Amino acid sequence: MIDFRDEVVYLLKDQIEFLSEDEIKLLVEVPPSYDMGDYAFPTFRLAKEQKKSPNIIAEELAGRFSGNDNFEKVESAGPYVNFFINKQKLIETVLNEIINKNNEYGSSNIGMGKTVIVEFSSPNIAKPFHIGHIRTTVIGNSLKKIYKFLGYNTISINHLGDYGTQFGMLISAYKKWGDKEIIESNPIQELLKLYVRFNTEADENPALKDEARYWFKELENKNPEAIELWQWIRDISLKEFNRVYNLLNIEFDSFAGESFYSDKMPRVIKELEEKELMQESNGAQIVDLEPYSMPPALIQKSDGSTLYTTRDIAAAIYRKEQYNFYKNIYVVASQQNLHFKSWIKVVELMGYDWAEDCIHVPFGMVSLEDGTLSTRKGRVVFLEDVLKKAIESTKEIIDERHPDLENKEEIAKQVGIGAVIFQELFNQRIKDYVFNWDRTLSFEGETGPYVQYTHARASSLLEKGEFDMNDKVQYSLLDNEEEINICRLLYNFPGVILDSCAKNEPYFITRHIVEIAKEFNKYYNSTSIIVEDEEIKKARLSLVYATKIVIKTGLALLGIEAPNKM
RNA sequence: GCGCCCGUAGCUCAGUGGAUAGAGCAGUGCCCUCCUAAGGCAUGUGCGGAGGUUCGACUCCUCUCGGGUGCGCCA
Repeated sequence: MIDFRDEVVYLLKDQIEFLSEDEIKLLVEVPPSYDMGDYAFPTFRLAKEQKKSPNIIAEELAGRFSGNDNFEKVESAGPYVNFFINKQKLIETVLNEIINKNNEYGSSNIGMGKTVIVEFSSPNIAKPFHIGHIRTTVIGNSLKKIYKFLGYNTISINHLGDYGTQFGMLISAYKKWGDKEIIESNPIQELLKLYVRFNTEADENPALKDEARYWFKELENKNPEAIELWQWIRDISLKEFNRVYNLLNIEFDSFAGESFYSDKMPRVIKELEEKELMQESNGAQIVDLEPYSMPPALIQKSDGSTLYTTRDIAAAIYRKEQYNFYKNIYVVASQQNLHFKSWIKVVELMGYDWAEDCIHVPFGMVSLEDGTLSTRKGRVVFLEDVLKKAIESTKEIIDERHPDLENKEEIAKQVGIGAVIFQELFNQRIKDYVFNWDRTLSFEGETGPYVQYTHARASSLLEKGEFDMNDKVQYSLLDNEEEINICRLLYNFPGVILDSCAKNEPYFITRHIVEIAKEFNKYYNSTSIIVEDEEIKKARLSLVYATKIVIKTGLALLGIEAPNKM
């Protein structure tokens, strides 16, 4: 596809001797509104070098361009030289490209031969899967899809919290008060009860903690009884989690969690010792990070057991050896910024230059109106409940407005889940937010259902108008403002995906498909698509088709489905 | 005490150092004899504050105020 921006740079570089091509490229920008053109070149830099007024330079510069095939006009406006794309060329270029590439439009092979690991979701076994887990789950899933679309080989890893002293507690608690049948009837709730009870009683009776430590030690020592219980708890928890993953339509390539690395820790400790990075401090083994203005990284507790810093280091080394990753991405809450900074620094100090390829992708906190989420204090909203409620609300709307719709259940699921995911991916990751039912269950305005609805509208038009993508289309019949604006947005879509990937921010895509939907709905309301004139109809439907493809692709990259009817 | 993050309209948020700072929601008023009204149109006196860098700052720097979060044996 023609890169109009590059074309602007080519045109400019022949006329400007004071700046290099790269400098020009950096200066070329997009004007605030379309009536100022599609690209603009500000002349302030030149003005400084040439000691002339920017306005005069812009005027002179603009005068040296006559329109060409790609640009219908080049004008100066104050200190700017504005480039106006040849609209017909744009429309033809972008629609041809989309119709040819179809679902591949926007994809790329820049990632060919490179492996990107995305670690995300990572719930703790035997703990509820609550609203606090949604961000990592949904952002990680989307990032994986984005990388894949750009040609990377992707590995999604669910780094389950399936190890640690907490398991010693669970095993002790189960042995004291547990009942297999009761637990299997409602695993997470019952295991949580045991966990809470154990903690409460341990406050009164410290001996319990020793017992927990004993059982964790036994787990590490591969005591068959401990292993069996651990395996059982892990299995039933995972079964619970999978219900949510199924609702969200999310799959993982690996569930190698913390336990997976338990036997890979000694090697790390040995290596740290050999490289003389470890030192003792108050009985514990640490890596001093004082020179980097960070608190020390705690590698080994005074009782000899390891911590999650050690596990993360072991995991990173394992992943490098196993997958030879190009990027190793961690979608983990921003509270752990320091933790990641710290262990990645240790990996760097170990002499691994790939430390810089380990990337923490942080996100802000979810809280509830009455405070921070706290499972133990009962302040918790289960993710499954949120998803189910969203589906129910959607179902009610369908029953009310489109009672004859086929596959109501399936569509209610796609739209309800879509609404939740979309909202999650609508803003910058880093923003904190307070969970709110009304907002989660609102389906109007800039929401998932709005975009899905637009897609369904487009689908319906294509069906009614009997669009055939093999028809020859006279693109010159598309020339009104809305048609061109839609094409501009469709044209920018591939670039938006690249930005999303570069910043690990799915919301660029979310925002962009909302823009497309808005522009399309405007068009829909102002223009009849299915008209008497066959040629006009075909031309308009081709635009509808391209819009549908891009919306569908965009939603897919977010992990959201696009029903044809709703 | 120190570090990191956030602060834009009543609310929730966009805004690669550039041209008049934009959406959605909420409110009000319109638009279904017409391709899906989960839609469209109209209506908007806001960048926490103070300095600085720059031809130009919501954007970069310093300080300050408000909120969040983190800081050796949890993850």
